[in-house]
Amino acid sequence: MKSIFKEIKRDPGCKARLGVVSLPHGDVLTPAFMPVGTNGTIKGIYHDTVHDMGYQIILANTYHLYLRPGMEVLEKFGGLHGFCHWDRNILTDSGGFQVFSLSGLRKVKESGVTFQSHLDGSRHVFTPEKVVDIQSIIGSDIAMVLDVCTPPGIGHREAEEAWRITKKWAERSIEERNRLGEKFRGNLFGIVQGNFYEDLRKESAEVISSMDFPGVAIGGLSVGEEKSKFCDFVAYTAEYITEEKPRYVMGIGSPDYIFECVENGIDMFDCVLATRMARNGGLFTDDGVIAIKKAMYKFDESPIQEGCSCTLCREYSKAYMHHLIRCNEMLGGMLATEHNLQYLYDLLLRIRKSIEEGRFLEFKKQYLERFYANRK
RNA sequence: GGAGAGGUUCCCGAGCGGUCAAAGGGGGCAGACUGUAAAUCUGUUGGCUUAGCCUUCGAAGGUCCGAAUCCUUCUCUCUCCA
Repeated sequence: MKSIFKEIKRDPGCKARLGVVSLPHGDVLTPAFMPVGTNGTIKGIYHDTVHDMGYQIILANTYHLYLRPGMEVLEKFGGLHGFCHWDRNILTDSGGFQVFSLSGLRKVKESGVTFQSHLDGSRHVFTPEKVVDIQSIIGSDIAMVLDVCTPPGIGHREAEEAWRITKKWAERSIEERNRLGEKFRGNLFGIVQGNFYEDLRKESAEVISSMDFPGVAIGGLSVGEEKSKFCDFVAYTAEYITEEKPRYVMGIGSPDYIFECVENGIDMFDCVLATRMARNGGLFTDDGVIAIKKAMYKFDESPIQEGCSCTLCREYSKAYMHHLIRCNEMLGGMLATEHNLQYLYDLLLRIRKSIEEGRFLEFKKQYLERFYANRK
């Protein structure tokens, strides 16, 4: 298999590295943050704006698109790119996370997962093969295998069983991809599981690394565990993943978590946090997250983040933003979304620059000191 | 001038003799949000020396063991008729 990843430079102080992931819709410079557009749209912002910021890849979701608009529509439009008019890369999550988060509505067996639609309660079955097929129709540049994500606190036996199924599913996913041959144009990534058990994580990381996947994701983290546990397991798991392939931690996106991942040689991550928080009035700044709803901003004339190039920071005050969010005005959520995505894009630029200059750890320390300074 | 309806905690609004410091909204305050069932959710919202006590349901009196709830007077608002 031809490698899609090229490492460009490594920081001398840690495992942080610069790289390029080459995909059907263009190159992605890493480390990279990927905004989440579950339904084929990143909530509250135009594709053009995301494009112009510089994002080279966004997410969409197999589970959601399969339920709505459905495969017939996507087939008619030749895939999601043609349907939603995003001309860069799309990574689709497999539905593995929905299997986890919709836990009340599903049943996992080795053959596949049966679940009820959160929309109308209708019953559906996802098998690893079917999920590869669906993502092939979606036209994903990166497709994810179906996996079994588990919460912290479960026993070793249960975690082992989830990993056993995940491994089986990974094998079946590869077979299905190979069976599709030329029809499958994306890149199928494997997912490491193993819950919070070192032996399982190690085995999972090694096994998934060695399989015929062009990229490896770390799943099953950021599922409700303590931050220290997250940090431990990112570091531990990354240790056993090949350096030849892009490494992707699924589901993280606050600045502090991003730093942890990058430090451990992670190349990609995605998260709803930036966009969801934005809609709820949470704004990223160098001084931590601002809850713009708070009364203290009522008369504040200053911009959210000095130097930020987003519309909000260029044109409006904290007081105006405070007002918009309080009134539940759509523009509030939109401006906040743009801001948070711009902020993260810029943060990743700064991170890449610091690696380029061989001072990632120094940058991390300095950044986080200020980020945490205003926390109560 | 006549007839009727009504004044409830920041606002709207339920309650119509004890289980009422008083449902439910809204607003306010605080918190959460990390492979999106989220423009969402949670807590809190009279005071105090807080397992209790005090003040509160337009005002003042009264009935009752006990009243936001019943009676009397006053006052204010709204609707209809002249």
